[in-house]
Amino acid sequence: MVKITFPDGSVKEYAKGTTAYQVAESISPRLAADALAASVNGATVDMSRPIEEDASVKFFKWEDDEGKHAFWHTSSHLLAEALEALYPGIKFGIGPAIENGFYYDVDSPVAITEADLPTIEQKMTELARNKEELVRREVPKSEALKTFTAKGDQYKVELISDLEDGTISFYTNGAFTDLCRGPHIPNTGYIKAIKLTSVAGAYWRGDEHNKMLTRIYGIAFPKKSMLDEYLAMMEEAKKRDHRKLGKDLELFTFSQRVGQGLPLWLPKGAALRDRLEQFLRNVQKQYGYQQVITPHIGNKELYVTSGHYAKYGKDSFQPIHTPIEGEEYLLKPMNCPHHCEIYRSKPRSYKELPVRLAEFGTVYRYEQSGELHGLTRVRGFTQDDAHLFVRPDQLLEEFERVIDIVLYIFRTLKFDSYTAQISLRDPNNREKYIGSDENWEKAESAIMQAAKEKGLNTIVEYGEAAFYGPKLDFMVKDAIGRKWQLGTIQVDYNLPERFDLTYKGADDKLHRPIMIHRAPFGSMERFVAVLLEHTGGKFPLWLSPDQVVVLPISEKYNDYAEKVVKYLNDHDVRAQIDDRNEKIGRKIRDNELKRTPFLLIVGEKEEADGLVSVRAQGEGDKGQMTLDAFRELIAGLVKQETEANKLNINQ
RNA sequence: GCUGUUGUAGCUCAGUGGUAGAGCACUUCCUUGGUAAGGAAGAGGUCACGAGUUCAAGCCUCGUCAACAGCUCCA
Repeated sequence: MVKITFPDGSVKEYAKGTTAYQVAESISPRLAADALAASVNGATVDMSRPIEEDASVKFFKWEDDEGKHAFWHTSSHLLAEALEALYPGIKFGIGPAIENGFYYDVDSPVAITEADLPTIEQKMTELARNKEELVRREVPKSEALKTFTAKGDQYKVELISDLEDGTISFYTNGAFTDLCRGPHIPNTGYIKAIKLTSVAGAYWRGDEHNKMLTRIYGIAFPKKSMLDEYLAMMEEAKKRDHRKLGKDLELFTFSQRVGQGLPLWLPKGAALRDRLEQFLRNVQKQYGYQQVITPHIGNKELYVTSGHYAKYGKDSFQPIHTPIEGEEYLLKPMNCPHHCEIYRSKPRSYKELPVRLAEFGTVYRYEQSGELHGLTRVRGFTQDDAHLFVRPDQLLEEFERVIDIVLYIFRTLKFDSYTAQISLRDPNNREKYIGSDENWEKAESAIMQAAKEKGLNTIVEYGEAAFYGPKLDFMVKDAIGRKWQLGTIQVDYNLPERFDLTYKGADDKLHRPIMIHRAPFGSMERFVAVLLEHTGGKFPLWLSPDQVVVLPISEKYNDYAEKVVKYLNDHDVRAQIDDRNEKIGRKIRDNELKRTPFLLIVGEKEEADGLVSVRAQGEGDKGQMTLDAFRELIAGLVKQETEANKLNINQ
């Protein structure tokens, strides 16, 4: 007998070798039907796995990540089975479950395109109806190699060769057998709704020097209604895409004639961006930052000194040649070297540190064409950059103050679902980085400590550091779940050395400052993109390009409407008139669609009594009030949105 | 950069080899209205660009550019 402990602490005895499924069945048939995988002593296993020793057992259903994972993993095997049936001679790479669904990488003798997906889906559905069991089998490595060598699947052979010696597990569903660790759901009959979503290229083992395989993405559900719900959700997400909203709301555009990845900010977008810049400028002023301005180009030697040229020279924009032999300039790909030179412009004393130099600095980077994406990845963008030059004893506090700024911004804009990621060196590939081990270790521990003291919930990623130092990044997801880095804070011991930056200490000797690079928004472009997707274009009042649009009932009331607009503009409210020759219903509709926060309707009644009829975006008619009362309402809301801070960030 | 898909009016899109279409937006006129689309008329296109096939190309072929999805990259 074995003793099995359940999550609620209860313990039951079963015969040795009882499967997880049988255990679930003994509790309730319902649980046995719903359980997709089990956890036995912490390891996630198939429901068919016999339990051979005392164990704590937990069951995973669809609602659990582990359950979904097993479900989609099995779905990918089902996909493979269908593909093998439809495309004889097809070879398989890897086929894992992912955050939303699954994929399989294949090397097909004939090209597979999106047009083929419905046929494959159909085949999968047929196979799923057979309720094929996922049968696990363990074989020695040598036998596994033999099997796949005979089949001629070099990708699987390569994968097996890289595994440690010992036994290897296979799973078979129907006619398809795959190398796989598992776990899987009991049989393919659980899979009731399948949608293959896209087909794309993916390099074998993620290496661009390898062959490109065809990756087929899909998603599957245990109920048809869940698939419909998912597809509807994806449709909704597309409506929040910042590229669509940017066009609809006339915020920004691109021109092929200007060039790829070079955004053009339209008046409303520029106004929005300007307000965000003003907001941050005010916050930074409170935190002791000084604004500086530097040119858009820099002598190539500047980047040779900084080390950027050696690292990124070929990816930077082509040099700008001058009439003087050998003199070259580059469009600046970052602001730090310029700021280092500002620091160097005079001798510094320990008393004046930290020196905090801030600039909305526009930089240019030659990103690969396939990487460009709306405003989130562009070739010319403006960083809300600052470089802090600090004494070693100030590093921790200053770093924490930067975290405060980032969190203040996120709070103000209601970004509550960010991830704080600590990016450290890749321990296996240290030659990618510059600077001494000692300095790296100091920088890395400073970041860890600051994040801990600020109570950030962090994840650590190795190999994601910048080449000159570790960083703390704030990541936010976009409408369709892609992750983007927004705020970034980086500790740098290297540039101060390369630029020979010093300050005079109390001991009358020269010391080396430490640099902190930081950009709370990341870049204005990416931040506006993510803000758009988070708000669906419904910006908080203090950011809205037009806070109020005044709608006269007919042309007879245009004069009164103009007066209202002027009054509001004179009182720091951004208002406009919509005096088109249209009926009021039409004006309301159009302005609601533009996400205008407040609409004021004025006609005979309002003009006679000096009132306005108020409509709040998405909330409909709020009744009449005096102009003064409305102005105070706006001021109150703006104050509330910005946490009633001392800054007047509305204007 | 790589693989695949796409490119027709300002926007969203239809158009399978025979003289370029719709809705919205735009212009003019009518209408002067009370809380999410009033009516009529008009203007607007080198069908991304360049070659080729054909009596004939928006449509077929090749190349270039750009966009989209994914991969790779991201100071």
